[in-house]
Amino acid sequence: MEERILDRLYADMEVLEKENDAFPPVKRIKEASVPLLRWYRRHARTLPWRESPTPYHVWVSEIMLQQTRVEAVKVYYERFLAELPDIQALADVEEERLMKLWEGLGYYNRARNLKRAAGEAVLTYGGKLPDSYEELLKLPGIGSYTAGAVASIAYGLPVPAVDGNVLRVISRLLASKEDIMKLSVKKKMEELLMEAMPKENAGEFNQALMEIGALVCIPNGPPRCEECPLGGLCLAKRYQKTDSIPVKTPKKARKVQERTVLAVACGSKVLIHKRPDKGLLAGLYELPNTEGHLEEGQVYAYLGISEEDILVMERLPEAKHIFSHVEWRMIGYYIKLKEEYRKPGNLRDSLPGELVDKTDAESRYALPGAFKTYVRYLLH
DNA sequence: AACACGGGGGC
DNA sequence: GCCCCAGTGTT
Repeated sequence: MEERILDRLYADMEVLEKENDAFPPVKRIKEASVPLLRWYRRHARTLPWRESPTPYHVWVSEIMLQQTRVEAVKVYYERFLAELPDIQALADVEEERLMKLWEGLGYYNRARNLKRAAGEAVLTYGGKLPDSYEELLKLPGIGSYTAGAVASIAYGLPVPAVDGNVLRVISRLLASKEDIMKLSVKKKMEELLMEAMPKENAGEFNQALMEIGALVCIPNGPPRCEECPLGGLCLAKRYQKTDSIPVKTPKKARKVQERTVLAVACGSKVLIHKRPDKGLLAGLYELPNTEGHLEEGQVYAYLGISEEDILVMERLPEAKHIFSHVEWRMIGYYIKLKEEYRKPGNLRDSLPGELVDKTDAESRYALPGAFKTYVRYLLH
């Protein structure tokens, strides 16, 4: 039984080696680029950042698109560009405003790095993005993928842009069983594509690979091979391995954390707190919250108040929020404080945060979605 | 090489 | 409940 499986495995490998001898990967990709580009010219989606692909537009869109779906990015992109139409505006924007514009997109360091890089562009590159892969790579927030995307799409330079789509599509085209989570495999893929990609249409080629990854050779469900222009060349299709390729090592399990979130109101004000500059949701605002599931008495202690300061206290429903690497299991309390305690030197100094106008809490401060279950009780 | 870093949609 | 997304920076 065991042996038969191994025999089949070895037989597969031999077939693939012969296949690759007769038709090496570089040649296969070059061959594929013709039907790929033809398909792309017919099926490319109309996307906001494709209307006028200046270096700035391509850059902003590529940063937003990191680990984020196209559909989610569209509305953020339009709003961002309307308010920050050029690199100078981005370099000058206030951090608080920038975070508000990014609120809900996640990975907030992307936005901070965007602003930092804009500053460097103003100082070092005359207010423009540098026009070489190597110089782009030096800017904060720009790694090999984004450098390749901006260089090829905005400047027409013949460099690859290898993201999750490209790794999946090329792995299947070549029936490669290499683990695409490995950095070494990504580097190999970049070298391979550097050699195989068309030098005249680099931007289109890179976008076509990603587009076919998003629309045909899709990440979750089964690939739509019947629609694929590369069907005749794809080795994973030929050997019916699209379900096992690409190979990816499983991710580590998330940690689970219990937390208690406090929705504190005082007159027309609500209590919010600025998070530390490093770590999860760095620099954003939050409702005061702490480790563990607290009893009422522990809540008084945490807030630095006593029972007599309170007008109303109610237990709120449980809620869960899943981050990429942590899961919060939350309970909450709604607390309405007596207004007479809101005086200098009194309650205001002991609370973990500051009391701000309800309307400001909504419109001015970036308050991420993790708190939305409890924010509801303060704002409505 | 492993981990931190958000949020949402698809199945 | 699990997977993954037009990844990058830090340790």
